Amino acid sequence: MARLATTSDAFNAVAEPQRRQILDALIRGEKSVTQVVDCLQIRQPQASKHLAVLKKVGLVSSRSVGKQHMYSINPAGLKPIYEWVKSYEQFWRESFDRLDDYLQELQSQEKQDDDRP
Amino acid sequence: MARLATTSDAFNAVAEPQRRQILDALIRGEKSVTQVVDCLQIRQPQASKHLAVLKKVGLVSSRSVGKQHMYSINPAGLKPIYEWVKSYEQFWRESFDRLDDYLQELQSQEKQDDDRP
DNA sequence: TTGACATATTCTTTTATGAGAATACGATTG
DNA sequence: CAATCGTATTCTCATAAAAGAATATGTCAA
Repeated sequence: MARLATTSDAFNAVAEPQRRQILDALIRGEKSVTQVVDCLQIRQPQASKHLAVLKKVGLVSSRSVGKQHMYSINPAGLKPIYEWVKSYEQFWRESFDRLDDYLQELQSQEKQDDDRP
Repeated sequence: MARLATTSDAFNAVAEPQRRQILDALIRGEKSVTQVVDCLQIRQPQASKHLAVLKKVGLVSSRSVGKQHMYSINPAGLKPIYEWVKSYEQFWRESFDRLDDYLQELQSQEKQDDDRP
């Protein structure tokens, strides 16, 4: 088996930086393909392709307005990623707390050194 | 250019389900390669490879204990993903709120229909 | 209908994945 | 040192990504 398809889930779709940028752009409101192209400074076919991937995994939806295709974000599609990564939050917070403890200990240590004659 | 390497960042490393499972296993404490193999029911070389990817992006670290290599998770490596996806949380919450409003509206509408003679 | 604009699709090229199998490396034990 | 256990590396195979270029599709306007 090769790598999972980019269209297999939100995790894979969002691994591509440009697709994250597209979502970042769409969060401010729906955009046509051309507007996305202008926003990200990419070529039109790539924009269409990226949007197709995002659509396939349910991260965006589109409607037609004349010759334009307006894409809008579907933020709920990111929930699975959020839920997964969120469960790790407490652990890096703990690490930071330990780091804080360490740094404070270090500081009081230095203070003691300073106080030494 | 092809797809970004799995080792290019946490987003890409974590797009592979088995690598997420490995992290899920390591969150309970450090594990040897063999323990990961037993945990996930995968073959040893694949475990080593996946762990190598996770290590390259800083999501795990390892120490040698005799012939064993103990891998431990580095949860902070997931922060970039968390930070990115977290900024969307409010939007799907808003969507749900709107959905709630819609459903309530629908319900009172049906109630009115029921009440109609 | 024709022309012009917006978007989608197709094809090619380069590159890399992940599984499996075989094997190499490294450390411990006898 | 040899045997062994735990792990890493190498190779092959099948699959597919992303960019670019060219082209097709679709919709409005004159």
